This record gives sequence, C-alpha cells and structure tokens, in this order.
Amino acid sequence: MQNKILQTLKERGYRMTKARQGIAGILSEAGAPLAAADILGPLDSRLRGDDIKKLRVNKTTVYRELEMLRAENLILEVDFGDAIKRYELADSKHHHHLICVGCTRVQDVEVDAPLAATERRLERQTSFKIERHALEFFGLCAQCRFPRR
Amino acid sequence: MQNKILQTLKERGYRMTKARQGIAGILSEAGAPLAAADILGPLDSRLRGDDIKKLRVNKTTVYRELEMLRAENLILEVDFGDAIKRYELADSKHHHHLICVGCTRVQDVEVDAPLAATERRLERQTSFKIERHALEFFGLCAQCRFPRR
DNA sequence: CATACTAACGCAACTCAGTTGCAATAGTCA
DNA sequence: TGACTATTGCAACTGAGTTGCGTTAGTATG
Ligand SMILES: [Mn+2]
Ligand SMILES: [Mn+2]
Ligand SMILES: [Zn+2]
Ligand SMILES: [Zn+2]
Repeated sequence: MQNKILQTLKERGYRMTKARQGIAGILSEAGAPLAAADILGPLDSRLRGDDIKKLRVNKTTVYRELEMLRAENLILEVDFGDAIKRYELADSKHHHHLICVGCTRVQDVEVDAPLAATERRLERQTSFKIERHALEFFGLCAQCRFPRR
Repeated sequence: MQNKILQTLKERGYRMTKARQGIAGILSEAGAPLAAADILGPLDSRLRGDDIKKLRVNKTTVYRELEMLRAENLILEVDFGDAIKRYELADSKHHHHLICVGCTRVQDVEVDAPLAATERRLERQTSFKIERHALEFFGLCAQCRFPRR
C-alpha cells in the first residue's frame, strides 16, 4: 500500500476495490491532469502486467470515483476551457498550467508574484470572499510551432 | 445604427437580420458574460417595446451567431469552469472576473501586476509560445455570504 | 417595385461528457 | 462462513452544443 490516495481512503473507511486501486494508480502516475476518458481506456491496457492484472471498469464508476476523490480533497479539478473535467493529485504545491492548443501537451508552471495579495485587495474592494482562482496559460509548444518538415 | 457590433458586421458584408440585431443588442447591454441560454430567453421578452419588436430566435441561430461573432473577434469567450460557453464584448480593456459560486453574480476585476512579464519568462523557460491566459477568481458575494436572515 | 441570388434561418436529429436509478456484485467485519 | 452494505455495471437519461438540409428573407440590381 505505497499509494498515498489509497492509504488515505482506507483510513477514512473506504473499501479497497480493484477499480479504486486502478484509478488511484493511474492518477498517481500521471504527469498531467487526466480526464475520465484518459483513465477509462488505459485501465485495462496500462495495468496489464502490473500487480493489478487486467481490469475493466465502467465509465460510471470512473466518474463517481473521480467525484468522490475530489470531494475528499485528494484530487483537484483542473479546467482547460474545453468542457472536459480533468484532475490531478492534490498533494502537490499550488501551481498553474501551460497548455498547448495544438496537441494538449501540458506543463506545470509557477507564477512569480503570488496572487494572494491581489485577492486580498479584491476582497477589500468588492466585498466578495475569494475562495480560489484559476489561472492557465495557453499557447503552442515547440513541437507544434515547428512541425517536422 | 448606434450599435458597434452591428456597424462592424455591416462593414464586413454581413446582412442585417432581426436575429442578428437582437443578439447584438443583448450582448451590448449585458453587464456580464452571457451564455446562449441568457440570450435565447430574453430575446422575445426583453426586446418587447424596443424598436426591434417581438422576436423569436432558434437556439441554433444563437449558437451560430455567437460563434461567428467570436471568429470575427467582436466577442470573447469567457470560461467560468462550468462547461458553459459565455461571451462578452471584445472592445473593453483586458480584465478578469470575480465569480460568486453561490449565485453566479459576476464582477470585472483588474490584476495589479500584469501577467505579461510572467508570460515572457515562461516562454524563455519552456519554449512554448504563449498566446493567452485565463484568470478568474471564485468566491462568495456579500449577499451569498450573509443570506438574509 | 420586381426579381434573383444566397446568406441566414428553423427544425429535427445528432453528439458527447457527464449523471441517475436500480438491480447485481463484492469488500469487510463479525 | 455468512451478513451487511458500499460499490459496481448497465441502460436510460440530461443538457449544452453541433450538423444537415430544406426554407426564408436580406440585399443588390435593373
Ligand atoms: Mn499540474
Ligand atoms: Mn468582463
Ligand atoms: Zn503542442
Ligand atoms: Zn452570490
């Protein structure tokens, strides 16, 4: 049980099912935010040869599991502006993303001046209580800027 | 023809239809980004008594018109992270939004330190060419924080 | 004003991510 | 080894947005 998500879930009384282990495993190994479809497909192929052998999971299960993990604050919803929900582990430092509009390649990035000060000013000026912000950068990666001729 | 959008469209050779005039009018008067549904409903009620009398427009027309206006750079797509496309006039100064998660009330806001410098640094460090960014703040407005007791 | 050309429109059917109700299955614990 | 019920699978559904196609109505021209 080296998986952080699974360990936390167990501590909170969740059952250790095969689907759950497969989904948590894929999320933990992902290098970028994943959509339900990114988990559904790989579930039976990527896990082959792993300790979790072949595994077929229904899409409803994947959606429900993702929503549960988000509600448990174990993953964060990331919005790339394309009406598809994506998630990444919640244990990393707060950061933003650089998304290639050509190939959807994603890179984590940090912003120089944190937005905390701006948020406090906005709270003073607007009487809103700010809970969070979403900041993502869109552009073209090197591969998409200079397609192999 | 005091409407800026309509004037530009005419200059570019578009026809002046009733649906087009109604949609452009609603977008121009809106105080916050609008979704297709925000335009579909009001079209026949809000315009009553206006120079454009009663008007019923099909949803396909609204979606197509919005997409055309966006392609013509007359409106900008704004993403509130809820899988619904919203649009606002493109003629205003670049800004961001403060969105109430309780009632979807929206307020335009500006950020202290522009993100241009950050974008240039990211371009150097990542070899991406950045085209744009999306930054929105989410929280609770005064009305939603202190519900009328 | 009459006519023709075709942009724009309305309608119905479709797509696609995500959701829901419910019966069947399988972890967990005694 | 059960019993209890969380979790799953399935099918049907939702809702925003899209598409194909035949019809309507701006616009230009005479
Ligand atoms: Mn990330
Ligand atoms: Mn705005
Ligand atoms: Zn790319
Ligand atoms: Zn509110």
